[in-house]
Amino acid sequence: MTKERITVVEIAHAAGVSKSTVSLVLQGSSLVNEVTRAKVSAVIRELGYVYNRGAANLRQSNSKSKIIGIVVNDLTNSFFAELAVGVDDVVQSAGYVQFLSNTGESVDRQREVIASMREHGISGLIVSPARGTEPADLKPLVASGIPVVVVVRNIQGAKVSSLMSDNHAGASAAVEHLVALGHRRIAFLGGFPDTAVFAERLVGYQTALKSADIAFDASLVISSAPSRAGGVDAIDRAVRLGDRPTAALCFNDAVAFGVCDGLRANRLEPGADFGVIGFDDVIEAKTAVPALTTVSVDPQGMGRRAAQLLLKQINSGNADPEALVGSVRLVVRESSGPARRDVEKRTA
Amino acid sequence: MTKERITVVEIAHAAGVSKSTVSLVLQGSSLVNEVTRAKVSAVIRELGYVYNRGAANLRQSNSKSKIIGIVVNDLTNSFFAELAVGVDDVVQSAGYVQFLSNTGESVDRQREVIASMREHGISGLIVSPARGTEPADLKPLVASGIPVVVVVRNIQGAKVSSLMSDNHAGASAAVEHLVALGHRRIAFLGGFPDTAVFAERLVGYQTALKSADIAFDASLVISSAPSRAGGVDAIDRAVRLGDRPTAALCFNDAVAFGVCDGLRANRLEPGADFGVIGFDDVIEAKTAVPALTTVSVDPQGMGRRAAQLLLKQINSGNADPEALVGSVRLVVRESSGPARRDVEKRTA
DNA sequence: TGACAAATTTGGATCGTTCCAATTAAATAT
DNA sequence: ATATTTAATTGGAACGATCCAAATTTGTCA
Repeated sequence: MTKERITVVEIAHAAGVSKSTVSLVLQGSSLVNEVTRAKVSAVIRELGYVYNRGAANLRQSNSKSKIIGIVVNDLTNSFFAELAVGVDDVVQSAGYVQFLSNTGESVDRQREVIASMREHGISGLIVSPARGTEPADLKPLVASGIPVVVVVRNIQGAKVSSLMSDNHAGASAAVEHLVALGHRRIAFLGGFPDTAVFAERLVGYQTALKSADIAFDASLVISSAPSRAGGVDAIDRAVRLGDRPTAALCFNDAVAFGVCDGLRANRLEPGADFGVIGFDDVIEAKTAVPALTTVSVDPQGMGRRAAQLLLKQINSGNADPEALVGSVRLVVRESSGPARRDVEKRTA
Repeated sequence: MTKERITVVEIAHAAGVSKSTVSLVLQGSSLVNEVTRAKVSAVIRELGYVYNRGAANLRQSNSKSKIIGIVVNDLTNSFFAELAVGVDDVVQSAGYVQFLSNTGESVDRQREVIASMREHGISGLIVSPARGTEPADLKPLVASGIPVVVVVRNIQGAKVSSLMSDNHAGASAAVEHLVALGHRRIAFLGGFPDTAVFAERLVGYQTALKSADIAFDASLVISSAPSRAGGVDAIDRAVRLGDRPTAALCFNDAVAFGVCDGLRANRLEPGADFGVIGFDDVIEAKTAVPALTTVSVDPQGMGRRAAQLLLKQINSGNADPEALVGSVRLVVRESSGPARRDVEKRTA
């Protein structure tokens, strides 16, 4: 029931030094003598002192607040959950703590949480912007010199750092693989067409088709929500097509899982009767049945990189925009299936 | 570009009032005249003032910090991700912002992040404790009067509020359902046996068996990591048993998905050849193929309830422990399968 | 031993807000 | 009109740390 907070002055008094000295000890300054440091540290531990960062921040620039913010648009998507874990990982080790907020694709909510984080004096922000985010939404932040790193989705025209995965290369590698397996009718399933990520992956898909001399067929591009349910929906529509596809590159892993589900509901076995490739390489991808062939972007690694970039900018006091692109590689597992030779329709 | 911060004094000066008045309008006090309030608000907007909560907290008790902490042991498990979303949801609407940290089951990490959150002056904490957490780990927090709500896993002997789901009732309802379908060899798969949650679910399982006059067979209890991979592992072992089970209650949905994967790898179709029931009702449960029969605990709802309980305690200044148990219901989908045809008749 | 430099320590002043008691302005009662 | 409420406003002292310049102690060297 201790209502009284213990402060530096009380520590100072108990240790027989001045509050300035205590402060020096707290900051690990080399100016203080080894023996007094020991004494003060002992008293600190003994009295159960807890540092008041709020008070400290008042006097320091808020790049020292040791708080970073991270806002994602859908934490229930394990891609973002893992991204957050990656960020948390490096941020924790650096002695920071993170504000984490979920926007659920609402720009209003996003504006609110960013404002709130700003009031709390975050030293930096990592954001996977909600659809429809505009440069103006981040403007005040960058204007006040707070580093911002945009991940996953870009914001056209915003003068902030970004970390995007190489969507073009990934999509095109995936399609090349399907082509190599003998597929010619390859669909592109899922995702919202009005996003930059969708556009980039679609272009990668088209590039690969073109270099394989396969004509692009717009009816094979079936968009939907970038979720498992969206995947079920997309494959259902794909299967009803006149000249149905034999394989698909999916917008992301969630869609790919949905596509597998939908395939089975249509008595088709993913990997055997239809080639499926995802995007993201979420953890479940490797343990799923069939194991998902997917473009690995390593969400945790991406989170870690974003955090490192942000911390670098915070520490250097230099928030000049920097655009990183995360490398990407195709990991071939089972869902893309074996090479086609004929119409092999086999049921188990 | 370090733009200097605008403070109340500057607002006061620009609006021709005193800083005290500005403070009053900031807090929405009814003491200030409507016309001056309007004038001040206008200036605030005009100059792009941002409130400095750190400074405010210095003067107020830290139950007003508008920060709550949430620490989970595994954010990559979608149960916890959803829990966090539920918490974020109510907490955001109440004008709070949350510190979110992941411990990865490390008590050391947990200790660190809790200490760090405390330095930042959180008004309350929601924690799903890492395995091996002791009451002492939360002691300092409660001693300083900061409300704590423990979720999912309990901590024996800690004087804090808790919100646990009704594991006993859920497990037993699940087993009753399998019995009603005609199963007699029912396994309990996955989970770490040294946790309270495991124990509770196991007892529920046993209770249901007993009331169905089925002898408990310890070899049917196969523990493993509570993850998808753990599920694959557990079912592999179960399938090699002499008198193999025909159905299983799984420790959680992640395990259940793994069990489905493992079943298929063994040429058994979940739902047709083997009944599978999960626990948690993660979002993927309803869209999976087969759709997972599971004990619904509504993770988001649980997060919301935990947050509400915490906010109530923060606002009332009353942190007396309160133990809530979350109701639970069996949602029957496909993975538990139809009634067995070869059901042996028994006296009713 | 005294002078001078280096190593430590320290007393305010300060950060941006809230709180309190005190002041002033406006409204009402006498 | 004056006295008395009531409504609005205000200056200054907190809150708990850091920072700076100045003061103190210690060490070194002629």
